[in-house]
Amino acid sequence: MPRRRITQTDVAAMAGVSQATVSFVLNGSTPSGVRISEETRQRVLDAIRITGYTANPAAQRLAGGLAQILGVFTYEATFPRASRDFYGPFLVGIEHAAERLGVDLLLFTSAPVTDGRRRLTRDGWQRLGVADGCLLLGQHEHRGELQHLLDTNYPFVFIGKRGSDGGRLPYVGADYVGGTVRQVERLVALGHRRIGYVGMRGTDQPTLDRVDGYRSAMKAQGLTTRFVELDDVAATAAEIVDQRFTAVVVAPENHPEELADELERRGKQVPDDVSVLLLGQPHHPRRGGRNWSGFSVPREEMGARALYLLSRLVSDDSPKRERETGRTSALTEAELHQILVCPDVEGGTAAPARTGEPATDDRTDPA
Amino acid sequence: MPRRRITQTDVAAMAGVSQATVSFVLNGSTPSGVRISEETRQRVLDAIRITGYTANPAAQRLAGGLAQILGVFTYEATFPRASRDFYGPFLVGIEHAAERLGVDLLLFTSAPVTDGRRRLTRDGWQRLGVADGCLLLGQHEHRGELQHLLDTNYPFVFIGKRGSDGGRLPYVGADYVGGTVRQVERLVALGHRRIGYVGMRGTDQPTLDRVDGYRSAMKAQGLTTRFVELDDVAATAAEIVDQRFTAVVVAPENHPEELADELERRGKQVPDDVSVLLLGQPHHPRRGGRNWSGFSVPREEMGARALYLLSRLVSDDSPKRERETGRTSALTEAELHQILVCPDVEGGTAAPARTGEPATDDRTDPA
DNA sequence: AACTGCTAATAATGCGCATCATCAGATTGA
DNA sequence: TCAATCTGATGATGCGCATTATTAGCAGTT
Repeated sequence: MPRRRITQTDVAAMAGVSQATVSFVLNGSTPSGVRISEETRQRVLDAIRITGYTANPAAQRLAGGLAQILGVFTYEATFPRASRDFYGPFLVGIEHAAERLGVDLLLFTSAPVTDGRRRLTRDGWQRLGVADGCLLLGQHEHRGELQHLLDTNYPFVFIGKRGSDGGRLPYVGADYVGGTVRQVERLVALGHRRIGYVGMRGTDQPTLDRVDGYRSAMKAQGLTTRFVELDDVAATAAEIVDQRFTAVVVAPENHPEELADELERRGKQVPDDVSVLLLGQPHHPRRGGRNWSGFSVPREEMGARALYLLSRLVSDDSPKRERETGRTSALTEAELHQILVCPDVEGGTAAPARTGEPATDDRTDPA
Repeated sequence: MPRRRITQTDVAAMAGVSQATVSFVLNGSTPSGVRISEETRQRVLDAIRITGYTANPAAQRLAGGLAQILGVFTYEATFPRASRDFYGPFLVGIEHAAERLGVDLLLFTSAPVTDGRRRLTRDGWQRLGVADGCLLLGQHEHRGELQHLLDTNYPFVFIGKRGSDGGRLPYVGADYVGGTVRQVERLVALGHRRIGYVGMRGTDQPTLDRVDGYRSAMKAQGLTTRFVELDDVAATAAEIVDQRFTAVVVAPENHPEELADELERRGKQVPDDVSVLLLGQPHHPRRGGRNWSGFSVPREEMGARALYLLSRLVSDDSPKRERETGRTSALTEAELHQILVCPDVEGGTAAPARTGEPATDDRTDPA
């Protein structure tokens, strides 16, 4: 027979107090000037210890409290494998942080997936309610949903920088701009001048930032920017050869493995003839694949930092906290909008430019 | 300002009915002979569509209903990486199933980890309550906790075969016995006779089953069983050479990569001199590692099947269902205790035995 | 003795939902 | 015509907790 769970009332009975008293003891602070004597407190705590009482998160949540549950919403479908490889590391970081925070994680796998992309509809939306707050992961476009998030004052944190509206959206992003700038600088230091950018156009933040970084770094070096944006690997390789690039920076979603193969098939060795720097980790790591040079996005750390931030937001937003401090949020701009450094990766796909190259023809007029 | 969520009461008001009616419409069946006319039903459904109402899982759960949330409890700490590599595929399968079931997943990351192993204490226990049921993953030893599970009649499913007590515990396991038997048979078919078993002793089910499979297969072939159980890779390699094995079956936690290296360092090529069959996937896949022959554990499928089973258990155990059918569980033995086939893997570490080997000296007396 | 001012606690309420017991009205039976 | 039956719904209750409003007890004042 289903033995009933132990409730605050049980504890209260054992301690000879009322249920409310137990609740007060558990929540430490006393909202409206209620005071509990030290003696009673101890009696209650003992009863809790003896009975092994633990709060029912559902009830806590329903009564407006915190359930110590944080949600994770992934916009992209977690399947197929491809995106899994990409999102996995974030989850690892998130999970790690959750362990340390003593919090459970709710994965919103129930939301309907349309066109390989999960929607946060009104439906899905309400389900978030069980969690105290929520992490948002992946590209996201629906303004309406965002507005709803803000309206309801539900705590959330984006993983990935948010450009537009960024001011109002807490996020933990990666410094794609800086990382890309450094890659260009590395190549220049190796003597390269004809440095191309390989990557599809897109309005997603990482792409914007990479292009931005490439542009400004090239400009700072007085070099001409040249973009290759073909969605066909073979054509891209051909273009690289045609343009006589001695080096390229490549966004990782552009099948770098296949691209390098294609280049070598055309007689250009990587890195001897063409250096290739990757602007992030390869999306589909291949067994026995190349050891790419470039930078890496600290995905695990991003996940962890995001969860820590969310946790802080949650406690700040809780009614209790608001009552105590009188302000809604005590978080600084630097905490709300974090940009993590993308460390350089020393792989085997970067080499000095061939000497004797006609390097000068690529300088823009310094005037 | 936090716009209030839409509740059943809101829907009821719009449809001009009572909250209870809404609840009845939503839950389809009518517990105690309550009937709703088709017309009213439609009116309520329309109101739901218009308002975008979705149930609050916390409230549902508190009121004794189902929240469409299934829990996942991992006994082993999900960190460090090592175990992550191992448990990852299960989670992938689980997530996939969750998507298809339209269910959210609650990861119990809050339970305290002691000695790298998570405990399901009384505390952790109560937290399970938010979920309608729970998946249990990993080695598990605490009888007390198990008993509690059974006592409270909380729906759960183990991932991994349960030997002792298996009769009362629903699980989805892998056929390690059969897989191992087939590996021995493969080796015999390739002409091998001196076939060793490499693996540490242990009381965990996979180990027991592998040993079991090896024993019975060898016996069936009339061959002598020989075990190598050293926790040192070098010593193991030495033993393999000393014993003049022409083939070994190896449990994957025994660092097969290093073992093979060590063998080749001693002049024994894999598979030319020694065939090595892996009894499961390598636990720490190495970049550019060997392409192992052996069998693979269908981890993703196990995860998915386990979640489906749990889902069925949950609906069977629900009060509603019990009322309707009069019996507690309609599940058959075959559904409750699933053993999935471990498909053979054709890798590159198995080869025919060298001809001219003194194969006969290994036959046990057929009398 | 009546009043104020405290401290320490309790009773009562509501969160959103499932469910049981109840009820109003329509239909049927005799 | 009045009870018996059936149909279609509603009111009330409780799940376990947080929180507000209220009260009991007591010391110190006037």
